[in-house]
Amino acid sequence: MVTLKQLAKELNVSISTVSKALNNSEEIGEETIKRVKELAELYNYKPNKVALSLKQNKTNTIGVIIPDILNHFLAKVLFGIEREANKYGYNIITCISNESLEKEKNSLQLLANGSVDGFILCVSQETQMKNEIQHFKKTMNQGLPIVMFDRVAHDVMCDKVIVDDFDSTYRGTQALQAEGRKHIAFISNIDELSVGKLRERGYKKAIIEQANQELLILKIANAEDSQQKIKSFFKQNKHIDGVIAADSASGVIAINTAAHYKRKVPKDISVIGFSSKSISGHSIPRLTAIRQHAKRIGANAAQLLIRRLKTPSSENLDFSTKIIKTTVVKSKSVLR
Amino acid sequence: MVTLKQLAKELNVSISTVSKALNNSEEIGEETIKRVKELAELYNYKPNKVALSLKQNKTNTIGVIIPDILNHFLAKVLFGIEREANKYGYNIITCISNESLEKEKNSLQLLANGSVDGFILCVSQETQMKNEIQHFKKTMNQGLPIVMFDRVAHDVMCDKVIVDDFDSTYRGTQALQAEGRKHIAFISNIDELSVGKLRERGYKKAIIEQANQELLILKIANAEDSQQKIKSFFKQNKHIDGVIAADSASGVIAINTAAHYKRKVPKDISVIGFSSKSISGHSIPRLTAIRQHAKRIGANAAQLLIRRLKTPSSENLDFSTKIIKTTVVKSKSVLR
DNA sequence: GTGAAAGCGCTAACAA
DNA sequence: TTGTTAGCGCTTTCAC
Repeated sequence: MVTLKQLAKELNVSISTVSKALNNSEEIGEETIKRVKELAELYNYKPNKVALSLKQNKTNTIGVIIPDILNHFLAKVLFGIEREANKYGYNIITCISNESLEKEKNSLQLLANGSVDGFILCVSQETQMKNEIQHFKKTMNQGLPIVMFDRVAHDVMCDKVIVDDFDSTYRGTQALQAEGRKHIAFISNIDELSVGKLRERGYKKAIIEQANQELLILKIANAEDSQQKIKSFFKQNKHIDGVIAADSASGVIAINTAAHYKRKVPKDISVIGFSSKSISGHSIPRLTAIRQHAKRIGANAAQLLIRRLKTPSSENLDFSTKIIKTTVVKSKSVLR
Repeated sequence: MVTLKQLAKELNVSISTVSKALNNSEEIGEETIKRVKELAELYNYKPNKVALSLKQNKTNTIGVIIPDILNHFLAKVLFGIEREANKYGYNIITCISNESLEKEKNSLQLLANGSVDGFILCVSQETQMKNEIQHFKKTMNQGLPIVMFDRVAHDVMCDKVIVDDFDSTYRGTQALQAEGRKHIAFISNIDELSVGKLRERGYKKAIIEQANQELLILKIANAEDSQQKIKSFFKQNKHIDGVIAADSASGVIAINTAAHYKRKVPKDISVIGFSSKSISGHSIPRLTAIRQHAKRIGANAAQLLIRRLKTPSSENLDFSTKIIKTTVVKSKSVLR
C-alpha cells in the first residue's frame, strides 16, 4: 500500500501538504492539489484505515454477535444490519456465539479492545437460561454501546429492537378460532428462548379465553427429530384441526405431515407458522406465514446504534425499544 | 479504554517498562512485573488492537465477501470460516455482494485499505456472467491474497476450494438409472452459475451415455415461483420417474409436488437433491441429499488463507485448489 | 533493571 | 501557500 510519505517524497513536498491536498484543504494551492491528486490516483492511494482509526479513536466498524448463522431469521437480520451499516460507511465484524454464553463473553471481550465502536447482538440461549448480564454491563461501562434485537436481556439498559411475539400468536390463534377451529395445537422448537415463551403465552391466552378449548402443546428440543415428533403428535391427537407453529420448520412439516396422513389442508386442518417467504414455499399448500420483517429489524438495530455513535455522549440520549410488528401473509393453509 | 500511558503514570514507571513487563520481558525485574500485572488486571487492560495493527502492519482480520447470506449453503460456509479463523485468532469482516459485480468491487476496494489481511470470497453471479476478473487481480497485486470457494474464477491464480459438482450429478443420475429410472429430470434454479452449469453437465453426460434416455430439464429463474414452475413441469411430463435437483429447495418441492399429484415417493418417483440436513427434512419422505460439507469448505478456505498469511512472501507458496467431495445421504426418497 | 526515542500512517494546530 | 511538530497506542532498539 502506498502511503502519504511516499507520495510526499516523490512530489518533493511535505507529508502534511499531501494530506491537506487530498482533503481539499483551502490552504493548499490549486496547482499543488492537482499534482498531488494525480499522483495519488496513479498509485491508487487509499488512506490507511488503521491509522485513521487510531488517530480518530473510532473504527467505523460494528461488532455483530449472533447465536446461529444457520437460522434463517438471524441470517436475514444480519443482512439487514450489513446493508444499513454500509449506507453509513460502517463495516461489520461478525461473531457467532453458537448459543454459548462463554463464546458470547469472549467475542464481546475480544472486540472491546478498539476493534469496534459498538455492538449489535442477539442474546444466546445459554445466556438467557442462566440470566447472565454482567458481561453486557461491563462492555457498556467500557464505553461501547450495545443494541439488542429479538432475544433481549430486559434488565440491561440499552437500545432494543423486538417483535410483538405475544400478540402475534395471540392474534394468530384467534384467527384460527374465528375459522371455527376447536382443537388448536402449538408447536415450538424454541421453547427455551424468551421469544418462544412469549409466543406460547400468546397462544395460551387465546385458548384459555375460549370455554371448552384445550391446550395442545408440542415442544421439540434442539437435538430431536422434528419430523418424527410431529408425526407422532399428530397420531396421538387425531382431532387437531389447527396448528400454530413458533418456528419456521415446524409449520412446514406440520402441513406435510397432515398430507401424509391424508388430512386435507386447509379443509381438515389450518396451519400458521412463523416463517420466511422462501421456507413457507416448502409445503403444498404454502404455509400461511407470520413474517417478522427480519431485514427491517436489522436495519433498525443498525440505525439505533449508529445514531448513538454519532451522538456526543454528553447529550445523554435515552434508550429506546423499538417494536417491529409482525404481518400475516395468508395462503391456502388457512380457510380465510 | 485504559492505555499503557495511564498505567505507567500511576505506577511511576515509563511506558516501555509497562509494555515489557506485560510481555514478560526478561529485562524487567520480577517485582516490577508483578506490580504492573496487578494494576493491569485491576483496570482490565487490553492492548489496543488498532495500535497493534498499525505497528505490526497486519490486522488479524479476514475479509469475507459472499453473494447471499440467505443462501443456506453460503451461510454454512461462512460459519465454517468464522469458526476456523477464530481458532487462529482471526476475526472476519463480512460483506454481502448481493450477486452484484459493483458491490463486490466496492467491498474489495473498501477493505483493501489496511482493514484486512486477505480475502475469502465466492464470486458473484454478475461477475461470473460478465467474466470480469480485473478487480481480483488488482487486489492481489496490492499484496492481499484471495481464496475463492464454490464459484471460482478459473483465470485468476489463487487458492481455491471447490466441490466436485460435475461428478456429483453424474453419479447421482447414474444411481437413479441403476434403480431402473428411465425418465429422469434435472431441476435447477442456479442455471447461471458456474456450479449450476457443471451440475447440469454431469446430469447430461449420464443421460446421454444411456441409449433411449431423454433430457428433461427445468430451469427456474431467480424471480420465478419455484413451486408453480415445478407443478406445471410435473403436469406436462407425467412420465417423470426420477428427479435430480441442483439446489436445495427444488428437491424438497419436487417431493411435495409428487405427493400432491398422488405419486408415491419413492415407489413412482425417486428424488435426489443438493441439500443440507435441515432443509431435507422439509419433505415426507426426507430428501436424499447430496451434501457439500459447507462447513468443511469454509474451514479449508480459512486454512489456505491463513497459511498464506503466515508464510513469508519470499517463500513463493504455490497456489492450490482443494476439492471437497460431496457425500450422498440416502433417505426414503430413493429406492435403494 | 529501567527509560528515552523512534516509528507504524495519519491529521491538525501552529509556525514560517 | 507550505512545512514542522505533536500525538493517537504500541513495540523495540539503544542508552543509561
